[in-house]
Amino acid sequence: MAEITKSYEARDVEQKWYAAWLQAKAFRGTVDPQREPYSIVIPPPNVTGVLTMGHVLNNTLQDVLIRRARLEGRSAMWLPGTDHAGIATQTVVERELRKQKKTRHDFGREKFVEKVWEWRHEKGGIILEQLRRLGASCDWDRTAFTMDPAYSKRVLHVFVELFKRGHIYRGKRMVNWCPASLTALSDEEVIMKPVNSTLYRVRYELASQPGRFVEVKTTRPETIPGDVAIAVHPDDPRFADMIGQKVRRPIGPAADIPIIADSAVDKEFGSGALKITPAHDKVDYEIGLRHKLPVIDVLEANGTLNALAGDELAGLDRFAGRKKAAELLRASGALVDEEAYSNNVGYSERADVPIEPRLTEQWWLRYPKVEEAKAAVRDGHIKFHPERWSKVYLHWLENIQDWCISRQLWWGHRIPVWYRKGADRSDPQNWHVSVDGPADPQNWEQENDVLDTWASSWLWPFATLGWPDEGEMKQQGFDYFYPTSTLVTGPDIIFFWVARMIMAGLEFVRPGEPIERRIPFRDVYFTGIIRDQQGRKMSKSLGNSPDPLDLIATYGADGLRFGIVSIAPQGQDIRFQEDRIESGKNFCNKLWNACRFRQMSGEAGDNSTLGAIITRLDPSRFDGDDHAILDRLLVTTKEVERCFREFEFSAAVQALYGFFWNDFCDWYVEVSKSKLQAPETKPNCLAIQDLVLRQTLLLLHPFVPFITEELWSLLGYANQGGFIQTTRLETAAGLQAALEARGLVLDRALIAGVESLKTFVSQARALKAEHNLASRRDVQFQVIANDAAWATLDASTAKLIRMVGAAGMARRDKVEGAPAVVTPLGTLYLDLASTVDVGAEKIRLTKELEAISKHVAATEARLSNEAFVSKAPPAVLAGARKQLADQQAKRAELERLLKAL
RNA sequence: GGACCUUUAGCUCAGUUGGUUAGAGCGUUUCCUUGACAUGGAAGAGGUCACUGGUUCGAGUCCAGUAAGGUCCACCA
Repeated sequence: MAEITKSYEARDVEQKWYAAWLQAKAFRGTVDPQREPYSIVIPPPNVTGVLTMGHVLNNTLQDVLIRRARLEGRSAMWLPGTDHAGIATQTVVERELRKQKKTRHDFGREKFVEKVWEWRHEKGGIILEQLRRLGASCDWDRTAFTMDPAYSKRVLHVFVELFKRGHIYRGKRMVNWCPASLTALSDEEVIMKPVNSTLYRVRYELASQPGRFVEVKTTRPETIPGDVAIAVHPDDPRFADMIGQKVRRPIGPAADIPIIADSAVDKEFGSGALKITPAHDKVDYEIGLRHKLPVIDVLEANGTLNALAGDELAGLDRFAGRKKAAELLRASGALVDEEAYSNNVGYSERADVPIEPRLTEQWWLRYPKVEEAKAAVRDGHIKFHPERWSKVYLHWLENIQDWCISRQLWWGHRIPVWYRKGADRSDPQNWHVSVDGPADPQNWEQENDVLDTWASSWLWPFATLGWPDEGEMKQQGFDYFYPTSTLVTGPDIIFFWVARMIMAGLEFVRPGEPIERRIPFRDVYFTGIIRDQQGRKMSKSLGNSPDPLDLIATYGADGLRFGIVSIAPQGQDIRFQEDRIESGKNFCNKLWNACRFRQMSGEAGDNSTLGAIITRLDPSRFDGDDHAILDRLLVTTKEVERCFREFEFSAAVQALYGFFWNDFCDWYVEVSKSKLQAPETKPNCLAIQDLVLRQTLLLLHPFVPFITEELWSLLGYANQGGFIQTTRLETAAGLQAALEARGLVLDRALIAGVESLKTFVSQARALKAEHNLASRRDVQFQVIANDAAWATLDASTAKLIRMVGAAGMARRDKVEGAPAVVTPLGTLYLDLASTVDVGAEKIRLTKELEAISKHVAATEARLSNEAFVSKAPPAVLAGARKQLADQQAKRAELERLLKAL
């Protein structure tokens, strides 16, 4: 067996094992009726994406769940893939074309889409490679892509089905238009931002009463040429006599427009009068409909003003047009006033430009299964972690609006609707809707629009498993793996993706069957958002995100994984600190070296199975430390089990960290050093170490897969070359039963004794340090102890002397003039050859006496409170009494010591 | 306007159903290159648990309110 080197070198180990895992097809998710299934579908990253810290967290957690499921003996399947990301990808390719001074229109639709495919084959999906570096144990043979021919067909199938079921319609309505990407967007793709703008006060002259004006306030004077009315509230006395009259449009083509009354106008806001521009505002559009007003669209798709805006404005960009319009108003005297103003403006999430409300023909979806989607979460068929996100989810579903699913892009799933050539497109009689298209294509023209990207990814949990093709479903194990077990994602896509997947699953999967068979997943774990030190969201544009690959190079994939999980408590945003990643690396090194110590301590016994190790235990040689470490091992195993049940990953990591570093390395390994000296205790001690290390490696493996696989092999746990990940992890209950079968019942009293010994050692070390003897190993200790305490101490003298760093420890009836400390196992004296600094010693003891006296007083006060004594539970009461007795004894001893000085 | 979250050590955070002297990591101070590990060991310093009130024998923990910071939804020109 290879020797364990002095420090852990992650790079080679990671490459070696990842290749070995792939080679062995260790990540393959197979249908196995003998085992419980466990499945996760990856939230497909954009095909243009590169690994961010958010991906690191998200995918580490998925890998943790998947690997843990494997260890628990389930058949685990993690399905990877990417999303074609319509706008994002098209933009990337267009940007490349622009470098060659070309646009997509120079190529035409077909050629351009070919270009995107070329890009995707060359540069797309880098992120999947990067996930391998992180150790992700995806079933790569199942890698899916939302534009794969098979997947695309499923997307179109869903469109056709929803159309047939009456959920999809075409209509001319106000949409959020992105003048940069030249496409409609869904409401979810618009983000509101506060903007510093100008509020212009503009007066409109009454046509019939020159010299009389109506004033309105607007932030968008460039749309005045599109005004078709002025609206006031019907009950507003200021305007009562004006309703029905006409005013002159102050700029743009000359026209007289009516003053109308509509209760949508807020009397309190601005001047109380509202200019109505139906083409460029949602509320105005609705008012326009009610009053049968014409629509004058003064903007081109790209946001420049058109001829309808009048000669002076035509051709200008909307922002330049705004300035120009203000100038024109000022020149004509129509601009009464302008003031600085802060208002909220909708921005395109992707292109980061203000969106325009725009009247266009689009395809809309009336969401299916809305009520059932609510019930699925409300009734607990799907559980959200943390639970509070279910409120956000339900609130959105309560107020759900139809989904604009068409996009004016070329990269995406082209909507499977054909229009009869030359016929009226608004008449559904002239439509052909099918996956494969009409039989006589020469007579038809296909719809130009493609589907919103989310209108393909909402099918992810079942379309990736072969749905609806029965043969494919069988091959992919649909019946076995659906519903998937857990979804790990960010709360920022709860509407975009999570809610929609639930509705899609309920609508399409296993119709007629109970809800729990149709939902796409049972648990949803929402990660926090990773922020930088200043609390800002990490983003590419801010450049405040470290490159995960650099972190892997510096700290190892395991270090990064361990670190990121440890700082990600459930449901809270995460403030990223690189030093936590460093401590992840340090932990790996600690693990490595503890195993190295084990290897150097003696020949490996039979480590091939848990049973073999347990057989090597010798109950007759067990002392308190042995009982205590196994107890802590069981407690930790149990705690990790709880953490997985409750999705508390950082708590699991912390429990393992504390157990391994403090309980095992700092205490057990140290006491082992004397046990290993003695031939009669050595074999049992080694067996215990083997047992603890084995279980610890298994518990840690989901978090730090590479190093644990390496150590598993180096310490001889790999039975016939098997991987750690194909080993069955024993539960706390199972492990305890196995120990008991070997005659090992953990002894509570002995375990409690170890706690006293730990305190004793700590106090003894402190005593040495107080007297500047921390590094001396030749000091002598004396102790005054009762028989019981001395028995505990005497049984462990060799260990204690080693732990404390002393030459010896003797029992005495009386000691004088030496510095002392009161421990749970008696009063410990430091035997100083030189004279003691009595003054310093007095100060130290006095300080301690003061502290203990305070506690005594507090405990006495509690116990003298009649209400406490009569109402507190007996256990609490007894605890308080015991505490008081201990405190009083300690105080008395301190007083005695002080007196002696 | 509506909803939610956060506030505990210098920093980042734990703190399960209320119950001993409120914890961890990092940082910091002192000592230690002793045969697993200096990516380490030992000992220490550091907290009126944001504030006010209430419930209770007992509150960091439960309730009400206040303040500050953050997130989401809606949005009035």
